[in-house]
Formats: sequence, structure tokens, C-alpha cells
Amino acid sequence: MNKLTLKTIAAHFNVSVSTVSKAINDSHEISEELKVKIRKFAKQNHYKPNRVALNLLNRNTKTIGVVIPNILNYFFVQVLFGIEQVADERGYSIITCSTNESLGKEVKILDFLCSGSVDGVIISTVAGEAQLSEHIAHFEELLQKQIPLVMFDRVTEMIECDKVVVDDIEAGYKATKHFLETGCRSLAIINPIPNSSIGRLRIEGFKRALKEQGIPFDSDMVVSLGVEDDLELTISLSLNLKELNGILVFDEITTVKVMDLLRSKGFLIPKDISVIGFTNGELSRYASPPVTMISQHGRFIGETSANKLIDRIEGKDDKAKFETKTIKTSLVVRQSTLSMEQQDF
Amino acid sequence: MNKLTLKTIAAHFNVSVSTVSKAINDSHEISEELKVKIRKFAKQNHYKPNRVALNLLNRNTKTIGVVIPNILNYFFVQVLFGIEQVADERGYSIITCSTNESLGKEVKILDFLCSGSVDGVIISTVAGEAQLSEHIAHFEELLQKQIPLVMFDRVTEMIECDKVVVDDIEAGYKATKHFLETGCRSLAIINPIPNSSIGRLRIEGFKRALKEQGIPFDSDMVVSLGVEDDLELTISLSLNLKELNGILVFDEITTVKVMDLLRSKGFLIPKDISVIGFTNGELSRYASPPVTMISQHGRFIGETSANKLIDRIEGKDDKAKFETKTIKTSLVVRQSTLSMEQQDF
DNA sequence: CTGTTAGCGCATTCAC
DNA sequence: GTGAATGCGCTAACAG
Repeated sequence: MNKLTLKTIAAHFNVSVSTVSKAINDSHEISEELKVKIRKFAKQNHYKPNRVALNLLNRNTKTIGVVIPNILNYFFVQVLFGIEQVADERGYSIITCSTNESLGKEVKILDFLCSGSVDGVIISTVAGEAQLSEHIAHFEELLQKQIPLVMFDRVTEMIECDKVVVDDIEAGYKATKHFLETGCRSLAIINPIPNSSIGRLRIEGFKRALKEQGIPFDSDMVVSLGVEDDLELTISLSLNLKELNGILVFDEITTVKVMDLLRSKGFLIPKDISVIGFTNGELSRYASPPVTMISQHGRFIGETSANKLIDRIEGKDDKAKFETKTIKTSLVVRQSTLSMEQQDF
Repeated sequence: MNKLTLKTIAAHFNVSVSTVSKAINDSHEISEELKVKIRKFAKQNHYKPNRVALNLLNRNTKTIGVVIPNILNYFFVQVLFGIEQVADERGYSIITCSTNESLGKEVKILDFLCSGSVDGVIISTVAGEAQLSEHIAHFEELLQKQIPLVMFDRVTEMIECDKVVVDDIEAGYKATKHFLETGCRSLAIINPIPNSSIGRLRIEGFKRALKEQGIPFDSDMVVSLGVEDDLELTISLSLNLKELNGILVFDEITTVKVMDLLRSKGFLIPKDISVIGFTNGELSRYASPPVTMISQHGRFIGETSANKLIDRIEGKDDKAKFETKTIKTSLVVRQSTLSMEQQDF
């Protein structure tokens, strides 16, 4: 009973394959009697049309490929969750690929995704702008094959497609302003994603907020942290913690690590140093103290991306020009920063 | 240039489709000259064989379906990570489905997965034993279609397949013993997965450890927590916190929530009440105090499941009887429990 | 009402 | 060396 196909059923009833097909699809062309017989048999034996065959026939797969840099990062999981929701509602499955922050793997994955296994792709690329200028071929292949593409979060201007981005300038501005408003004026940034353009944008917002208050920006305020770098070493080499009273960190896990480090060195948060992080996940909520965070609304980003992609796939906005949607962030104020009132005294 | 197929290429060179196919697959039957010409053209235009067509031809998809109850749960993400690793190494893709703890959705998903889109399935079922006895059909269909199936974590004896389980009895025992050894003898359990058999096993281990010390077990010690239940209300109705000195919680997020609650009621952890949780994720490491946890080694569970499934798919252990692998847990001791030394004085 | 034919894209016989 | 024919499982157009 391994393979139950139209053919098998046809043989069983001594009719033709197309008759069975029509019967199962409830065509009016087939006699009621025969239809009932066939459908009953099909139901009993759990007949299901082979999706692969249908995919070949319809030239679609009702599947979308999702490519993220790291599945252990809560932000991306939130996005994935949003995508999953929408995909499910609209009748699509998702095939998830993690690049583990490796450009090589990203190329391999995109190559694979070009081969007809998916109807469209949602990606947050691992490639920084420098790398992309040399290594953009894997994207162009997708575009050339007319496979709809939506980039989110880590995007690039070098590729023309729909995009869903966070308003990172505003996010950096908002966080910095909160520092300033609560009396923290000696600030630093820790950037664990130095290759990505989003870091640059957040720093842009940081600068803007400083400028408004007439505080000069100095590039020493920004500490880049490579994947391999030791947090403690890097920080002790680059920052004079005693003079700081606010640190902005660009991802969630690094945020709590920085807080651990500060505590172990005897600093009190937020009394001595305030901390604001990015990505409002569970870690921030239950860390001690609970962390003031920029929420990028990952789930909403996922939903937006998925809806846009599926619209594209289904040709709903066939002629519409590519669109970049900007998702506003929120500052979720908790106890790792001083309160406004506290500061007033 | 949308669709570049063998046919297109054949037309371009005025040869037959099969010639092109052979040329591209480097068959010795084709003249060197023509082969070079065709292959060069194919490369330049990024020809890629259509995977869907190949799937239909080979009757496989090199894809495995992964079904988990909740993608926002760190344990499952860890497992997913492990599966992804192995799948990638062995040339498979994964299609991820989340049931959101809904049996109805699980049925739908399994139904979908039966239709030939995957070569095998890895699942942690949402169904408790009671539900399964009424609702096992969706699994039997998979088995009947000879689609290899591996269950992990939340498994059931009612289905015959390969399984990867956590040694939950031992885990419950280990955690309880740690309480007892650090002087906590008045214990309680909070169980947010009351439908699942794994809760029962952990409680089993709990009882065993109590018995060894001659402490009677009372079913009031176990508090079940439904998805909709309010944590604070349920606890205040069921437990007398002042008399307790140890709480064992069966998942990670509930663990930190319980700790938050205890703190807000003025209890010190671990001085007044010790806490041990399940799933050793980031939350536990960075909570305050860092939490003593049972680690189930989710990533390893994922790797083991994926390897077993792919072995099955590729017929490497065709005749081998179904196997249940038990993964040992570890107790990761941190500061939410008293230290042994402390206790000695 | 039912069956025949054709084709989705590909690889694999088997003729020539 | 090259090409025609076959079939994976299915649907749709067209005959009967």
C-alpha cells in the first residue's frame, strides 16, 4: 500500500486515470454513482494527490524560503513566528534556512532556493555592504529568475526588491535621547554587528541626538565587537568605564552580557551606568534589573514581509514598484535606566 | 529569460533534449566539443535543473518536515538548531511547522506532510495521551504511507516509531535530590505542561527521591498550570509559600516568572525558597539570581533525531527494529539553590 | 458520461 | 555520438 495513486485507483475500478481524477475533483462530468464509489474508496484509503506532481504541473510550490543569519537569536525567531502566522493563513509553508552568519552558506542556500523549490524568498542577509559589492551574484540570480524577494532588517541598496526595515536612525536617536533626558551624557555604544548597515544607521541617530544637545561625537565612543572577540577584553581596551554613565548595546544577548560584566566589576545599574539594549525579548524582561530596550517589533516585521512577498507571488501588485516599508521602533523603559523623575532632583 | 530549461537550451543548439541532459551531466556519450559548448552556455545562463521535476522523477524530496509545538520556546529552537546542522551536512532541507500547542493544527500539518512534500518527519507532538487515544489517525496515515517518523521529547507509546526522549524520571530525581541535599525538604512542583507524559515521568523521579529520604509524597505538592491559567492566582490558591523551601518548575519561562513572583512577595532566592527549572537556555543564565537548571541538551536531541531519521530515509537500517534513544540530562547548578557547603553549617 | 492525448522538466532506456 | 521514446503523478483540453 505504499503508493496510492490515481493509476492504482483506476486499475482497481477498471476505469481510466482521468475519470478518477475528475471523480475525486467532483467534476460534474462523472456519473453520481461512479463518483460516490471512487470517492469513498479514496477516502477510506487516505488518497492524497501528490503535491510534487501538482507543483510541477502548476509551476508553483506554495512554499516560501526564509533565510536568517541565526536561529538562536530571539529577534529572528520572532520574525519567523510572524512569517509563519501569515504563511499559514494564506496557505503557504515555509522552509527555514540558517546561514549561521556565514556568507558562504548564504550563497549555497540562495543557490538552492533558485532551483524551483520555493515561490519566493524572505531574507535578512549576512553580508555587509563591503562584501556585497564583491558578492552580489547570488542575489541577482534570484532576480533574474523572477523569484520574488523580500529583504528585512539587514538590507542593502545594491539590490532592488521589496524591503522591510526598522527605522534604525530613529531607534538610535530615541535611545540616546532617553539617556540624555535621564541625565546620562557620557555615552558609549557596543556594536556586535559591525559589518551590517543597520549599525551605521543607529550610530547616525546617536550622533543626531548628541548634536541636538551640543555634545561632540567621537568615534572612540563606538566599540565594534567581532564574533570571535572577547567581550571583556575588548571593552577594557576600548572604554574607560569609570567615566561612562550610559551604554547602548546593539543586540540582546550582548546587552545582558555587558550588564553581567559591569556588575562583576562593581558598577551598579543604573546608578553608576545606565544600559539600553536592542531587541525586546524574554531576556530583557527577566534580566536583573529588567532592561530598557528598543523593540523592533520582530513579529510585525515578519508578518509584513510575508504579506508583501505573497502579494508579489500572487501577482497582486504585479506592476507596483518595489517598496521599502519602515517599521517604527518603541522604547520599552524598564529599570536599567534612570527614571525621569529621579533625574529631576 | 524566465524559464531556462533543457528544452530551451536544446532549441538554442538545435539538438534534442536528451543530448543536452547528457551533456550537462557530463555523459561520455556526448562529443567533447558539443559538451563544452552546451555546458558553457548553461553555466553562463545559470541553468539549474528544476528540483521539482527531479523530485517527481526520483520520488524523494531531500526535505524533512519538523513539527514543534512552539517556536518561541528556546528548548525547541535548540532542537531545531541541532536538526538543521545535521540536515545541512547530509544534504537535506527542513520545512518547519509550528502547531502553537493546538492539536487541530497538528492534524492539519501532518496531513499536509503526508502529501509527498517531505521524505520524513520529526515531531514533538502536542497531544497528551488522553487526546491521542481518540486522535491517533493522523499519525497512522504517515506510518501507512511508510514515511519515516521520529518523535522526540513529547512521545507516546501508542505509536511505533523511532524516538528520542529525555530521561525525565532521572531528571526529576536529580533535581529533587539536589533540593534534599541542600536542605530543602518541603517541596512543590509547578507543571505548565500537564497534558504531557513527560510531566508524569518527572514527577515519578520526584517521588522516588522523596521516598529514598522517607518523605511522603502528596499530590497537593504538584500544581498544574494550564495555558490560560493565571500564574499568581493558581499559585496562591494551591501553595502555602511560607512553608515551602524548594520549587521545581517544568519549563524555563515559567521558572523565571515564578522567581519574579516570589521576589515580589518578598521571598529571597535561595535563602527562603530554592528554585530549579527545566531547559537550560539563555534566560536561566542571565536571570537574577542565575537559575539552577536541568539541561535536556536540546541541540543533541535534534542532532540525534535528524541522524536517525535520515538513516531511516536512506534505508541504512531498513530492517532494524524501532529504537528509543534516551538522552541523559545534566543538572547545571547556579545560584537559585543553596550550595552544599552552605547547608553543612 | 468516459477515455485518449498531451505536457509540466527531467533522466534513462533503447534505437539509430 | 545523437535522438526518440518512456514515465514520475497529475490535470485539462479534446474526442467519442
